[in-house]
This record gives sequence, structure tokens and C-alpha cells, in this order.
Amino acid sequence: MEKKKIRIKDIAQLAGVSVGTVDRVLHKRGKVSDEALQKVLTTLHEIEYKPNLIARTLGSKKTYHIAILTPDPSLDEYWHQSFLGAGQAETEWAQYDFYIKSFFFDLYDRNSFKSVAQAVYDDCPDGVLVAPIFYQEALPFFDLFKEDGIPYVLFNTNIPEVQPLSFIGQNLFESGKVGAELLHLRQSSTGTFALLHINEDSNNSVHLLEKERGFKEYFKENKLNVKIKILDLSNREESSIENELLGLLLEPQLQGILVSTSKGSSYIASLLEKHKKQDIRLVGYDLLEENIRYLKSGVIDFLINQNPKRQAFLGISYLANYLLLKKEPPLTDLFPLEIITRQNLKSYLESGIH
Amino acid sequence: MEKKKIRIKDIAQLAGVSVGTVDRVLHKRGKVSDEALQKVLTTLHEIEYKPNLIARTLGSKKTYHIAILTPDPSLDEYWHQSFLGAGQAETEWAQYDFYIKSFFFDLYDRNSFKSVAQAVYDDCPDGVLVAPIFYQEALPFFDLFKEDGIPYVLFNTNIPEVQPLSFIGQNLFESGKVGAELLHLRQSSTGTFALLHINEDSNNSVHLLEKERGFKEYFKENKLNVKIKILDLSNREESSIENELLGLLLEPQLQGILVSTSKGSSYIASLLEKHKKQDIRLVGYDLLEENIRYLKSGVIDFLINQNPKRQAFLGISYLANYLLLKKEPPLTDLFPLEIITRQNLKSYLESGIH
DNA sequence: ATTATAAATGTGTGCGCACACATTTATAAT
DNA sequence: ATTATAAATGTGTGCGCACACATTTATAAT
Repeated sequence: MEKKKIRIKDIAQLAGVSVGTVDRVLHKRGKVSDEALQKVLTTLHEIEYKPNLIARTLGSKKTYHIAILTPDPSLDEYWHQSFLGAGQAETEWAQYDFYIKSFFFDLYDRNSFKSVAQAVYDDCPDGVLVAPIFYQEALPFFDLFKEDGIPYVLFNTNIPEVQPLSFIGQNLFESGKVGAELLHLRQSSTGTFALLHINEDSNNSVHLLEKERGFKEYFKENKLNVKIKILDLSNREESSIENELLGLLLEPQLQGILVSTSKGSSYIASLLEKHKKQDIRLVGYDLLEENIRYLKSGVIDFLINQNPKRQAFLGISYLANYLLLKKEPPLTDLFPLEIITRQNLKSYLESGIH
Repeated sequence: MEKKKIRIKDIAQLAGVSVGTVDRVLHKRGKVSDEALQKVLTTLHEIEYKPNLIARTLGSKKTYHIAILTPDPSLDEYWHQSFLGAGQAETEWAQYDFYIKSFFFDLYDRNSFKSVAQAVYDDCPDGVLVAPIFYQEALPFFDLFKEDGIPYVLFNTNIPEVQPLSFIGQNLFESGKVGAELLHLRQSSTGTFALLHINEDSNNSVHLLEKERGFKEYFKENKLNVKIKILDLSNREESSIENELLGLLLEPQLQGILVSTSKGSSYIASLLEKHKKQDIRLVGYDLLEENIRYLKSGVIDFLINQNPKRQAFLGISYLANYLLLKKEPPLTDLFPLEIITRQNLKSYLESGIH
């Protein structure tokens, strides 16, 4: 049962070389003849060598610095949650000499992203976890990181073409479908179903379009002959939003509204409440304080949880595992689309990071 | 930022003794004079010594044996999933010299539990993860383990009075409430709502009663004047179940059915399909193959996921962390009550252990 | 053939601890 | 006072690796 441990020493013996040579091969430090390289690689493969992580970290006095680049958490609850996740990861990895340094940019200012990203680069971290909100501004930095061989993990927003070590997030298309499903829920095959984009920052429009695609797809796929209303209320005055909503309420048989941004749903909820339209189903995103309040009071019916906390937590873990153990994370880790209701809310709030 | 590391050697120097003495104090091996003991304890406290866990595990050549005691997974899909979780945990902890030995008992045979539990005890494991399905039979074994100082973690079924190191599972009362909520979903405040217990083994009736309590509580709490039907179809012939169900279908405005056991819902689904009653909402438990099939085809509307895989996985992790690092797990870890629908199913199936 | 130089290979030490074992000191028995 | 014995204290080694550094071997320049 107990498999014998194979040490570097054993590998060396099997391959007929010294431990120094094996070490050079393992760490790709070069200065190894082709012949020796082949021998070592072969036995390494044959024997399925797994380094002892414990010994490795003890033997190396190396410390790792991971930078995390996200919107400023002090101004945004969603990003505050991801900040908490990173903190949790830090306490877990501190024992292996990992240090996490946070860099925050202004969610609404592309230039701030540029300068802060530059600061990250100048800091020479061993790995980077970043939420690349600004596509254009982000691109050149990944070139820099790649050049220097610094691994980077993306979360929240994906940019596949920069080939990150891993992307952590959700499938937004399917997220839109789930949103539509929750509005529909088999109860009525007629009426109007609305999707509202309320976006303070213009930069994640790609996000919202994906959700929109999924939203439409749901009704199409299920051959539901309903009326679909898509309203983009980005960068509008509150009064203007209210007017639009009042217009929407005049729709024949308005069944429900999905709000695609986490911050938007509570405002819509307040309007529904104000106009005594609580029988319209409302679905939003994420466990923000206000959202939770409206979920509890029944104005919001469902929340879809994106779990920003766990996204950041896992991002750090993936980087740490990669740096320490050369363990490759999955190319993309798409989180389950968690459905939160009044009744299961508590079980989510009380359950740490799941 | 980077705090200086204090080694045993430093403690010894500060206290004016040898490292051997410090070691004896740290591990309470005795053979230390009162005077030396005090000196060491004082400096230990002053300096807030934290042992380097990496070095500790490397220095000790100890191997750990964890026993897992569950129903036989080859006969039951639910338990098979928890078995997979344990396996996953094993590969993760193998590098720290952990060995997991599985002991399976017959889910329907109390005596088999007794004899297998005895086998676990005789095996002298360093820690035990157990699903204590049989309350009466389980009690004496926990006395034994406690006597020997062997830590045990419970999952699936809790027995608080044996004071386990940790319990991992779900809040079944709230689970019942979620079930009721999903049947109801604000759509109708009249009609009949049914809860079906279809239990092949009589031993988890406590489970089912908890869910039943939650089920009733939901309607009471929300002051819904509906008719509630509770049917216990445990240990019945299939034809007898069918008859009962046909009777239920005659109820005025039957809105939906919650089946409290993971295996029961697919049978009810087949009956609803057979009798062309697919407009009745059906909610069940867990991502069993059959359940997934009926969820996809729309006969089952919601599944509540208990995540047996992750339960076992975490159970092992808690034990390993405790044994290796003396890290205390939470007393109870109640998983979120995950709601699975047709649309978010895929995101759950594809997302490893979350 | 001889030397300088680069390439390849091998050796030794320390990371912080656990634990076996050696050594010293106190205590009891004669 | 001397010895036996127990109690207390101290020392040395290894866990598996990383990494600096020493040594050997191949290659090029004269």
C-alpha cells in the first residue's frame, strides 16, 4: 500500500549521475549534456517522480511575491469581496513564504489602470492575479509579463488571446440563460420578459452582451413565444431610469426583470417597491448588502452568485501552487452558477468559501 | 513586513537550556525540572513561538492512517460520490504520508455497521471519518475512539453528543424550507403541496423529519393557507407507491411534490411521466444520474445538491490538517443548499469540487 | 603536446525540526 | 565515602531538497 518514496538521490542513482545533475534537469538550470539529460528525463518519467514539497520549501529560502491588481475595494462592495478572498488566501500561503501585495485602480478610470499596472510591473512580482477590466489598456502589460516569464492569472474578465496561466470566472452566456429561466420558471408562456443593463462603467459591455445572448437563447431554445425587452440604461440619471422603468411597467403582462449588473438590481427593487409592483419577478446578481436586503424582503426573487471572494481566493491558490509546485491549474475554471433564494441565503452566507 | 523567524534553537538560547529540553517541553515528554520548565514556558510565551510546520513534518518520519467508514459505494450512487471525494483527498494528502483506508458497511444492515466499525477500531487509525447512519450502533464506538484519543469527524449525519472534531453536512431543517420554497415560488397561494418520504432504509428517519419540519415551517412562516400533504412511503412496494401517488393526484390543485430522499425522486418522476402529469412541480435531492436525466427532460424542476463528494473530501482534509498541523476545523461546516436547475446544471457538473 | 577555457559533473552545507542516544547531575542505598 | 540508580540535561543525525561551490572532463587555441 505504502509506496516507497523516491528521492532525488534515488533518481540520480538510477540514471547513473549525481544529484547535482538531476537538480539541474529538474530546475532547467542547463549545463547538462544531452546524454545525461535523456537518462535523467527517462528515469524521471519511468518512476513518476514527485518532489517532496515539504522538503523543497524547507530547503529553499525563497520567498514569493504575488501582486493582485483589481478595482479599488473601498469604493465597491463586489470588489471588496474579492479583496477578502485574496486576504484569506494569503493567510493560507504565508507559511510557505508567500507575500501578497495589492494594487488598486479606479474602476472608472482607464488611466488609473495604466499607471497602477505599471507599478505592478515595476514591483517585479513572481506572479500576478489581475481583473483586466480595461481590455485595451491591459494588453501591453501582458506582453511585458510574458516577456519576463511572470505567470499571470485572470479573473472576472477573460482575455483569452493573452494566454493566461488560468482564467477564473463564470460562463456569462449560460448565466444569462439561468437568469431567463428564473424569470420564466415554466409558469407562463406568454407575457413580457425584460433584461436591464444598468452599467456605471462602460468597460464591461462585453460581459453584458454575453448575458444578453444567453437570455435570448433561453426563450428561443424553449420555443417560447414571449415578448423580450432589452433596455440599456447605462450611464443614465436615476430619474431617467425611473421613467424607462415606468414605461416598461405598461407592457402587457410584464412577468419579470433580470438586471445584468450586481449594483443595478437594488435600484430597480427600490423602484418596484415605490410603485407597489412587487408581484413582478426580479432577478439580480451577487450577494451585495442591498441585494440581500431586497432578497430577504421578497422584492428580489433570485440572485445569481458570482462568488468574487472565491474567485480571488482560487486565483492566488493557483499561482502559489504553480510557483511552488509547478502544478498547472486548469486553463479555465468556470464557477457554478449559484442560485440564491430567500431560503438558502443563510446557508451561503454562513459557509465560508465554497 | 517579513517577521524574523524564531527557531527552537533561539528559544533554547534565550531560556538558557539546550534544544533537547525545549523539545521536551514542547512535546510534553516530561523529564524536565520545574525550574527549566518555567524558564522555557516563559520565553515560549514571551516570544510567541510558532513552530515551523514545514520543518516539523519533514523532521518526523510519521505516517498517518485515516479510516473512512461509510455505506458501500458500489451499491449506491450517493455514497459512490462521497467515495470519489475521499479518493481525491487522498491524492492531495499522500505527499504528507497520509494513507486512507476505506471500510464499507451495508446501508441496510445495522449489524454490518457494528462489525465493520469494530474492524476500523482494530485497525488503530490515527483519525476516522464516519457517516454514522446507525445512531444506536455508532455510540459505543465513539466512546472507544475518545478513550484512545483518536479524533473523528462526522459527515452526512450528525450526532452532536459524541462531540466530534467536526461535523460536515447540511442544515436539513433549512433544506426542507428551501424545498418548500421551490415548490411554492410565489406563484400560487392556494392548492396542495406534498412532501414524500420514500425511504428504503428506516435509519435516517431523523433526517427526513428535519426536512419535514422545515417544509411545514415555510408555509407557516409565510402565512400561506395551503393544504400540506405528508406521505411516508418508506419500505413500500412500487405498486403501492403508485397507488398512493394516484390518490395524491386527485387532490385539489396539487401544485408540487418534494421528495425527501435522493433516490425517490426519479421514481416519482417516472410515474408523473407515465400518467402525463408533467405540469406538477417536482423537487428532489442530489445529482444522481437518473435525477439529472429527469431534470434535463423537465420532469424534475429543481434538485437540491448535498454535495456528498465535497463532504467526504473536506472531512479528510480536516482530519489531515488537524493531525499534521494541529489546526482545528470548524465545529460544524454546513454546506450551502445548492439549487440545481436545467440551466445551471452544466456549470455544476463541470466544476470539480466547489 | 601544452595550456587556457568552457562545459559538464559532483560534493557539501543548511533549512528547522523530531527523536534516539550519550552524558551529566542529583538522590538514595549501603 | 562509595556505589547504584534515577532524574535531568545535552548532542548528533537524518528527513529531502536547493543551492553554492569544488572538481573533473571535453574543447579550442597555440
